[in-house]
Amino acid sequence: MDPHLLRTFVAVAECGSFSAAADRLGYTQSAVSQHIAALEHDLGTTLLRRRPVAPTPPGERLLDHAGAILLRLDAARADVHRAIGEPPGTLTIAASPLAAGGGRLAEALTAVRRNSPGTAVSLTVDGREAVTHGVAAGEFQLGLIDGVAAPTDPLRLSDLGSLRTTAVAHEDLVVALSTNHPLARRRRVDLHDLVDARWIDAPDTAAALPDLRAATETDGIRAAFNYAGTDLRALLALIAAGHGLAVLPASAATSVSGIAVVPLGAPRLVHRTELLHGHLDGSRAAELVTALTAPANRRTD
Amino acid sequence: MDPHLLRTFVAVAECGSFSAAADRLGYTQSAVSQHIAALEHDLGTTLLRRRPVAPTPPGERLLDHAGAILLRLDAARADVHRAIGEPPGTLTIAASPLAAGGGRLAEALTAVRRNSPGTAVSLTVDGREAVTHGVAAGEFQLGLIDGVAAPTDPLRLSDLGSLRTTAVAHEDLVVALSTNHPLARRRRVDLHDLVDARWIDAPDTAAALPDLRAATETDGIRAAFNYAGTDLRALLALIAAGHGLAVLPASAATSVSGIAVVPLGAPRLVHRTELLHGHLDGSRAAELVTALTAPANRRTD
DNA sequence: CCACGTCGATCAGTATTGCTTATCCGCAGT
DNA sequence: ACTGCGGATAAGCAATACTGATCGACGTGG
Repeated sequence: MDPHLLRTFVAVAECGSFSAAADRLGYTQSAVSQHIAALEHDLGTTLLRRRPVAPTPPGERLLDHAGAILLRLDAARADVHRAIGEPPGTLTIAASPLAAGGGRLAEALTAVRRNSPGTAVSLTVDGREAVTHGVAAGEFQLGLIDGVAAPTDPLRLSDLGSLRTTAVAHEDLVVALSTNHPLARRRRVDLHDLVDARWIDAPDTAAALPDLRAATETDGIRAAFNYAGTDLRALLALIAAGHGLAVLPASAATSVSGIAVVPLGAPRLVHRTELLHGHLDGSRAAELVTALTAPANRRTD
Repeated sequence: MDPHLLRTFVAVAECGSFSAAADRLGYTQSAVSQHIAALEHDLGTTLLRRRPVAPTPPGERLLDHAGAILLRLDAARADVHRAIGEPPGTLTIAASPLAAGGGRLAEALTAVRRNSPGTAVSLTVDGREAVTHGVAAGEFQLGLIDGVAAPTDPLRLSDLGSLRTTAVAHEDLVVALSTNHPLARRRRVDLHDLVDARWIDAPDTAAALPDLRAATETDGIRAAFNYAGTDLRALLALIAAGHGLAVLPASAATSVSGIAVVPLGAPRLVHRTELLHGHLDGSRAAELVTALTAPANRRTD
């Protein structure tokens, strides 16, 4: 089970075609065919049904593992390189918009720079998926991701290979809607009041709809409008213009003109931001972790 | 980063010698030397200091990942084989002694066999480390492990590669000691009363001492007697004979002659047993999971 | 202080592997 | 039936991955 073989296997499964995978990987179609044949011979099963190309049940099993293995391989390489290449005074962070924008990260970074003046910081803001993937692959030392969940549950995170998570902050949720929306003057709104409402699906800048669905066990939460960016102001503009509503952490939507904010009642959910990291002993990242998780300034509303 | 190279790398790191690793792996010393050279060239660093052989800092980083990657590779292979080889009516379970002995597992298994009469069951009882490793490597479909932790914390588990955990039961803890121990007539005992007591370190059949240390943040919990088996009765005999004391879940030690049982006071800890599994959709293992986690008969004392 | 033994590095030689190009074969659409 | 598409197969060649032999450095005992 050479990683190269696994790599072409997932490529083929994703492309749904041997030749397309060959193109993507810079091989010839013949090589790809031989790779798959080798894998199937090694494991003693057929992994892909041909024409059309689709994984067999054992192939599905392998796919589950293959991605994680390749990711971890990348993480290992990145970790080793970091152990030598980088001077220890470097800090590479990725964060989802709602995790980065709260101000806590900025404060914690000033704490770090005060303690360790020479620190070089690189901050990337991107979608939740990209952040976890980047941290898992070792591209970033630290990740900050946000999401909604029941108060006792942790975030539902995909493929954290070797990663650890620690809670950083949690906050109440509100429904953000246009000021002339019928619900705008309510004291509170329950989530099932919003089934069949006009949702904006903004997976990176608001509560992700699948999380809300999971919490309510309804699948009536559907969106006709999709916002794919990572800029919160653009989403707020859409909401103010009446294109739909979204669920946000309270601090993200208050006192924005044209936006009304209504606390979310049942079910009880919180906006939670968690820290994602691999190994970080001795690095400057450890300082940031303590600054972020220091209970003194943890927000507990 | 060929897995073969990683494999010999961890072998060399464990053996502390190129030639010994070569013996273990069935290679020549020359081959091992070339493997390490190839890895070091690929990663651009020296990974091992020679004479004596010890990992450099980047080597340590790599070691952290290498074991997990190889484990996961095994798990992938085992998973694929299970998807074809085994008839779906097979169930292979591993459990730590205190997780298997409680009777809940036996009850759940009768439920499964009643629902699905033809099920073939294989149960292995072994230490916690062996159980998690075996499940991670795909050797078992399901693992049941126990441990102690604060009521809100999950168990501190090592290297779960792709594994998911679900809580199965929790139970109060007691101190088990000989009936003529000075503390035997106490109504309750706090853990710091037991610092510098005569502990029996029985990592697989009682609360593991590192867990207790972690909970109390004292390191005064030291044992002069080590019991390495997985048979609870042998440990109880040692305790009854006055060789020392141990912390056990309440049900494991009550009404055993020669043993006094005193509830554990502060800090508040529970004995928790958790289920460990990889992918199990459609398999007979899924039935057992629901039988074990059915809230109807969950023990909540 | 020197000789020797141990252990890793290196070299040369060889069998195997892993690509490529070229060709073949089964299936779908017309 | 023809043809185009997509995967399988064959042959050849370059790079790889071992083995066995040798070298060189270090540590040890006389």
